[in-house]
Amino acid sequence: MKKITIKDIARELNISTSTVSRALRDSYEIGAETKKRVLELAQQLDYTPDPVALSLLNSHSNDIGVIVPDIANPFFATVIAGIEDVAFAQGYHVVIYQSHDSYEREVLNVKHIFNRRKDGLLVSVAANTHDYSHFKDLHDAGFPLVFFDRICEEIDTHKVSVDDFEGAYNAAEHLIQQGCRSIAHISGPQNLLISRRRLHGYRAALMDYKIPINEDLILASDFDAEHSLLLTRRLLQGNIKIDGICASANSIAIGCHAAIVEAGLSMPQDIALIGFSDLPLAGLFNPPLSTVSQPAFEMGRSAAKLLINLIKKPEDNKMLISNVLKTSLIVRKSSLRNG
Amino acid sequence: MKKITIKDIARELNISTSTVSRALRDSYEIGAETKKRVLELAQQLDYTPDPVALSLLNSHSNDIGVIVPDIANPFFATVIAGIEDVAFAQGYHVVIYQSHDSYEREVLNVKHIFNRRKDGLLVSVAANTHDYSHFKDLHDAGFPLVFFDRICEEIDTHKVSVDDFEGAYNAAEHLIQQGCRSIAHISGPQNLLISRRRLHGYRAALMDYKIPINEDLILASDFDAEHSLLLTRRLLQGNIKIDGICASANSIAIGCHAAIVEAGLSMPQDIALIGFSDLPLAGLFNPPLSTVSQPAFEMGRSAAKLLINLIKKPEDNKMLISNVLKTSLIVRKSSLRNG
DNA sequence: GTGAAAGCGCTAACAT
DNA sequence: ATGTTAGCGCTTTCAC
Repeated sequence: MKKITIKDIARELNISTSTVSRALRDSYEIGAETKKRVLELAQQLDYTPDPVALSLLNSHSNDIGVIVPDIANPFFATVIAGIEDVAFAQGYHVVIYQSHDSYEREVLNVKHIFNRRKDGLLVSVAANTHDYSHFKDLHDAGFPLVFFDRICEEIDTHKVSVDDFEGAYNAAEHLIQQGCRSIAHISGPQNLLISRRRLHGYRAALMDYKIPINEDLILASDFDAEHSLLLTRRLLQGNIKIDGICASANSIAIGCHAAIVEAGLSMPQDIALIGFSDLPLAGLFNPPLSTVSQPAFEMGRSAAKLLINLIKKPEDNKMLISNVLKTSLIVRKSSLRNG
Repeated sequence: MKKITIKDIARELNISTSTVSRALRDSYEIGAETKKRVLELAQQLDYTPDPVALSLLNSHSNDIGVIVPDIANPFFATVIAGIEDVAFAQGYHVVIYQSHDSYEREVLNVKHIFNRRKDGLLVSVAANTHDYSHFKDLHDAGFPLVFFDRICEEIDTHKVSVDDFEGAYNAAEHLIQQGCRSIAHISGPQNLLISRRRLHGYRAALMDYKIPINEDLILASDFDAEHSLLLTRRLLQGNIKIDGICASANSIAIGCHAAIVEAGLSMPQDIALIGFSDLPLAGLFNPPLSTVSQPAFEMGRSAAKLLINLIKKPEDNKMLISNVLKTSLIVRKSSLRNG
């Protein structure tokens, strides 16, 4: 595992490094004989060009960066699998960054990505990010950038998301159809577009079914089961009787689930619950958790395709694409009153 | 977000690049006045040294690589969080690689890490890896290397693991104490040391309690809930009645859990189940799943500390450390017959 | 058809 | 105290 360079090959063959370089790149101006000798020796020595040297030279790395809030979230882990699926096939390596929902970490990550000459960036923004100038700067510098899931509207680039409005609408409608009339919505951080869109979907469904909206039943939680547990606990102890909860994320749904069980209420008879963004293990819960499922793998694939196209043919991307994927309702026992 | 180089600073100040370089590194041989002007301008221009150029020069990158089978596995996601915790504090960036339990991917990952001049590697080996020469080559080349969880015995370097034998022993003992007498062990791939050690722990517990070991109750599953589901289903349909299952991993336990529920058997009355490696959501299962919990975060921290020490002071590492962490039994309803 | 030289951004001998 | 030069590994003019 010693580092072999073109110098080693040149010395061995008594030719110059430029000849070696050209032979390796199969240049037309190199004699067939020389070419053959170089290629054979390179093969034999297991030569691979030094990516760092190439990077310094060309300002690219064949790496694409991905920033997600947290890889432990199964949704993001699956999106990343989708990204890797297409990136790997195209010869790119995916470098994963976690923001842990911190603005400061996100800014550091962006700098790292820029400085290390990553070829492009896929990002789902941190919950604590209110200022998008780090992304704006990148984008203005011509750096290929694609948002997914937690997208940033203010920056004109490709985006991949799901129809959050429709997903949340369907979830609320489903609870209504199960007979719920006092439905709470535990939302995510309101600065995130996905949270606001999901909330709008909930409101729209209630309005369409002529159910009065009670603002006291609309809460904003962090994407954190502990916080959601606290909020739900307080909600259940309050004096408004509720019979259904729409949770705006899986982490939030987990907190709700725990709070309902803890309160000794039965699901779905006393309170029906539905989450957003499927969990691979939700089916094993007690009771199994209904959710609005998102095509996470496909989202990753789509975002990666858009980014790679942006990297390879920037000129083909005058028209910005906003790919909105469909969600699907997965009804399990936590919300199914008559199954 | 334009790239600022020392050249820009040098030109602006009418001095040479080496002076700038020295001033930036606070060299004693630079005049206080010059130093001040350089520092100020650098600050103002938001100069940061180009890491790629530095990398080419020094053969290091301030990145450490981590190879795990799969980031979607909560255990590995938590280990990575622990690694990042110490690496970040020491100024290292953690680059995550997934082997997806494929030997070929692992080899590619190792090459990438070596070629990109990562400063060191933390690895938990792929289930399909039988040949360790890619690690051996790295290690022989003096590349800092630390194994965690799925360690490789044959290579003489630092290792961090848990006491798999004891954990599995305690799990089996617990089932015995709950009255189980016909206990199956669904193991992981047998080429992995952790699988074999856990199996040994199981055997030892049964022997200590004078329970005859039935080899037909010992199965090897992939780390995959689907596979485990299939095996458990077949086991339950067989003609040997069992009343307890020790699963050798959380993915395996999930398959067992599903199979038992599917068969309409009650947990823990008909069959008591205990897994290995805690899942954050195991407490919400129906019934909640008992497990042998591993200190994943601490494992990551320990491995990262060992690696960084190896990177910074190779000479201090004549004595190899094998850090074996303790597991703890988390008893939940899936195995608690009289609570 | 092949070699010499410059340069990507930076640092460290080697001058002065 | 500061400038000049070489070199990390590679590609690409520019020569011949």
